[in-house]
Amino acid sequence: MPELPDVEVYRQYINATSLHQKITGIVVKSDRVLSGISAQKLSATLKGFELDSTDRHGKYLFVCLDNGTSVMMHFGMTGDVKYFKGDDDVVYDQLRLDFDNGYHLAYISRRKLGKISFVSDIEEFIRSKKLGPDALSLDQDEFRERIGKSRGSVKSTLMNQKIIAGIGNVYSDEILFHSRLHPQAKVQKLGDRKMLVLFGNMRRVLQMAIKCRTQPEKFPRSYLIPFRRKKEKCPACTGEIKGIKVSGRTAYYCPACQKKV
DNA sequence: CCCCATGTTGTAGG
DNA sequence: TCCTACAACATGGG
Repeated sequence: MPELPDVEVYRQYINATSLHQKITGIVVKSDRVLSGISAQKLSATLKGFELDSTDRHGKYLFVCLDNGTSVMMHFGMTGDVKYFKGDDDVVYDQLRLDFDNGYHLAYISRRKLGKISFVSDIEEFIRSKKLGPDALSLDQDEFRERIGKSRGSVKSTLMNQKIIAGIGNVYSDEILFHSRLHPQAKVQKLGDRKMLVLFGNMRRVLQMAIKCRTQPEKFPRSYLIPFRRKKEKCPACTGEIKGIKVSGRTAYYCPACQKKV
């Protein structure tokens, strides 16, 4: 589930498992996920070096090496990272790093819609993708300033990576649910008050998701995520959850709790 | 077999 | 210029 919270959990996981160990080998199972680099170049650049630190901007993860380059990982619609020992079983791993302690780090992408590339300057990469500020790094004023320019729906605006980076289909639904806003509510109809509520909920939802390590069963009872399906009961009013298309994606919401203004 | 799925990118049209 | 709709990408689940 690779939106901001998922990618942040992957980042913390890599920090806890894979830093400061010599990379002894690289296996690329599918070069479809490689963007602008060859498997040979990737191997040559990583082999013999160590992972030093990690960084994240929105849904993009950067793994920084002790030779100055960073490996950018994006997960598309499906993805995970897994640190494992010896010949343990890992499926859908498209890239695997071998460390000198006998462990491996796998980049997993079942649908191969993810991307891996080299990035020499992270800020430059963010500019080139025209990404907005990370959803957990911008403040209230910047939020209002950026969101306020949109004439579209709140949901599509929150999901627009050029306005704010990190929010996708699932978490935009969750943020709107807590803000009692209909996914098709127009940004221009929000008053100052609703705008602040939205900002607060964006932060709370994303932070809670990271705290729960994005595992649905760990979320508080008041969260929509475990019920994010048609015909489920709304956790707030026990009404029925509805699914509609917004900007090409299915938005799940409670018609009784969430209003257009 | 059909439809759907947590994302991004490019195209087309209003 | 900005917004929406849609297809494509690849793969599996219901």
